[in-house]
Amino acid sequence: MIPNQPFRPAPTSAREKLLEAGVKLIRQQGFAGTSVDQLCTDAGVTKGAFFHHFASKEALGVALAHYWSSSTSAFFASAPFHLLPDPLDRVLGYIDLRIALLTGPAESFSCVAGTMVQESFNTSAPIRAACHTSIAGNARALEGDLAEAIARSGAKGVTATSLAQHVQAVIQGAFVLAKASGPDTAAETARAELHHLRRYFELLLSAGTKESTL
Amino acid sequence: MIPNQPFRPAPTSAREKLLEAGVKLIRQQGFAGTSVDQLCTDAGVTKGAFFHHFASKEALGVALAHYWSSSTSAFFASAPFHLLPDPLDRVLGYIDLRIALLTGPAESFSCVAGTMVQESFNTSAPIRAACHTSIAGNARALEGDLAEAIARSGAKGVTATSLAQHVQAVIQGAFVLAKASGPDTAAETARAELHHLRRYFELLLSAGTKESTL
DNA sequence: ACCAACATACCAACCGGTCGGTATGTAACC
DNA sequence: GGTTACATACCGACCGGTTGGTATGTTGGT
Repeated sequence: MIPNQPFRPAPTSAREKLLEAGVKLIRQQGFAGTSVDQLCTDAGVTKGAFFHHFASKEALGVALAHYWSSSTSAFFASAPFHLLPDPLDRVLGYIDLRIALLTGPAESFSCVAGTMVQESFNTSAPIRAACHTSIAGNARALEGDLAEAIARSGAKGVTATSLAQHVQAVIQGAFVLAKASGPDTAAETARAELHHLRRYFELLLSAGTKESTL
Repeated sequence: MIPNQPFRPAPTSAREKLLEAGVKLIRQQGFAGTSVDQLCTDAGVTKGAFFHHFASKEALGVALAHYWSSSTSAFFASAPFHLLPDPLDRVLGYIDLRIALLTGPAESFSCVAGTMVQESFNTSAPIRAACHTSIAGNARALEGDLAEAIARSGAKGVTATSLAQHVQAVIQGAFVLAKASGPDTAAETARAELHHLRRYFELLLSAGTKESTL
């Protein structure tokens, strides 16, 4: 979902180092596939430090979802597309920014919350809830612009909430297909999906479109 | 992706029992979260039988992706929407069938290949490749109808291959959001995403639409 | 003196995988 | 048709290593 370097400062405390290690390793191997020892080694801390800051591995998962949520929402909140006057342009600006972030192998742009919830939704209610909050939060940030764009276009039969959720669904689906397609084609595979999403919004929300669907 | 009961006969050999256990358990807990012992217990066979039929846990993962692929493609190939005269109706018929399958908790309709590839894309090249084949196969089955529908509508700027892939992306993304939303709202969450996909295709491929995007 | 922030050492349970063995064919040779 | 030779399908005890988690320090700031 977000590249590591540009906007997350190097972590200093053991807790932050463990969360950063979690982002990296869980993106690569998933939650169940990553051990506490591995997290500690990668973070350069000991097991004592881990269980000082987190009551369990599950607790790290929950904290990681929140950490991820904060990082991503802060990043997108500060993006310049919010200054565009037209609400549809702001929505498309968000999508274009997401497209621009899609480079390199899948583990460098995929979503920690989406990865975790895939494996853990049925085995850990706290992790599932935290990941849901993270993804729903990303969606909520788009609702305002989408509501404006819907009103301006006169599109019928769609709600801002549902459209915002669809953005997240396409993004998550793009990550799955990107992972499946292999490291060399991951980014372009994902980009193609977001271009379809963009086209959907242009067709649906361009000013003057009065008609809609059943 | 597919309900278990209606069209998969009760397995008889140990190998089939293990594959069926794999479908069930990996949907619920993911690949790394499911142990060989668990698979054996659920299948009602011993560990000796497991390693007689599969060289490793990874080998079961690969076999499972192929097994899943065969089951699903046979199911969709036999669906009645193929008889519709209009290609766009056949595409929408496929989506409607997918929507109809979305009931109950996420583990009853989600995709084994999508779940596996999320965790394993970076740790097991054979599993990644097998899952890619499975998902890409589902997409390829749609390409013919989509190509016809594109030609008939005159839509510009899209290819059948890319649109077929987008269908799979939205489906996979719908599964992720369904899992995140919790067992009570999983199905309706997923259905909303497929309705957006349907609307996109109606806007893009309805006969008489000459214009396209950007 | 106290307490948060770590480090070290350790544990029982579980992990994927191995191994020697058994029961049941089945095909070929004489 | 009887014996040998080999294949398939499966069993379950066992192995070394890893797992998440704990118990007990040690250290440095206030």
